[in-house]
Amino acid sequence: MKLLDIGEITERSGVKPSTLRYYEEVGLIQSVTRHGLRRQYEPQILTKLALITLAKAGGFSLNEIAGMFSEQGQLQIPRDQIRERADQIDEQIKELTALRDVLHHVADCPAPSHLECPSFQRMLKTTGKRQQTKRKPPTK
Amino acid sequence: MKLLDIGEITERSGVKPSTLRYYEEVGLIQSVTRHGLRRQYEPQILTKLALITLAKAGGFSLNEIAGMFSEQGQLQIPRDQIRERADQIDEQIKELTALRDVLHHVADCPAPSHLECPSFQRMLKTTGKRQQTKRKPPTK
DNA sequence: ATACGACTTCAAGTCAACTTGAGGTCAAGC
DNA sequence: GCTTGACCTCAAGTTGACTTGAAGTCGTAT
Repeated sequence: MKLLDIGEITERSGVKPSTLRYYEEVGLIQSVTRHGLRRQYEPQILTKLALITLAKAGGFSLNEIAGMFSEQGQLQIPRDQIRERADQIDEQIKELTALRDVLHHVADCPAPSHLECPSFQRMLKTTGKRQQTKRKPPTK
Repeated sequence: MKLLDIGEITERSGVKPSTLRYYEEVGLIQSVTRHGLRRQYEPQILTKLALITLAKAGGFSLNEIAGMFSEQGQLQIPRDQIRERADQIDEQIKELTALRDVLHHVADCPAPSHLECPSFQRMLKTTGKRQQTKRKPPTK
């Protein structure tokens, strides 16, 4: 199994060297050896990075993501946790959908004051006063 | 139109006083007057806060959110921008869906090594090397 | 043998979005 | 008229996720 050096990983994954080093520092990934000073990685790190990227885009923190992998680097989540995370994601999808609907409403409804339009109000009702939850920043 | 003081806003919206003051500082909201020192708000700020909460949950930054409101505090986005934002949201929904599918796969596929399972790989392919995009953190 | 370029370390800096803390003010109730 | 409690200001601190910069090290090509 050929090893890839950090430059190659960056090129193929779009994740910068500084970020890779940071991820290693916080224990999210690891390099298997060095060529001189250069970190060398197993090719499967690319899959892992794709997963990390995906999860970040989904609003998970690096800590949460780290919790999704076993010591051996495999994805390893107890079933109930998977269920829980899937539910979190569904919840987030609902919120995004609501937001999109609001935007569409704004685009279509010619009322001068959306903030008072009843159907607009109705859309927001579901958003209620969900209290403080803490999630993570996606990547642009 | 009765005014609400900050305590009431906090109670009804779930947004802390310190956060409200911060939002005001950055120009996202404004209080209309004071009762003594106490900020007083128009009731419609509640709708605005609901929108803000929603948009934050959708991964928008406060700056982006601020850009969605006109000077007068109404939602006011040019149509093409709405379209753009709606597309952004759809994109994010796709990513979240992919993530959820990956989780479900992990829950169901008994293969010892997901990272090598071909259907797993396939799911990640779509995630490709989308380069650096910058989005925002939801609330837990 | 030397130069080059791509990496290396380590500490410090940055950014968004808040929160915290110290010390102060004010209206309402007793 | 005094206390109380909920607010106020302002500066500084916090957290997560990185990035930047200075100074150094290698392998490879010439």
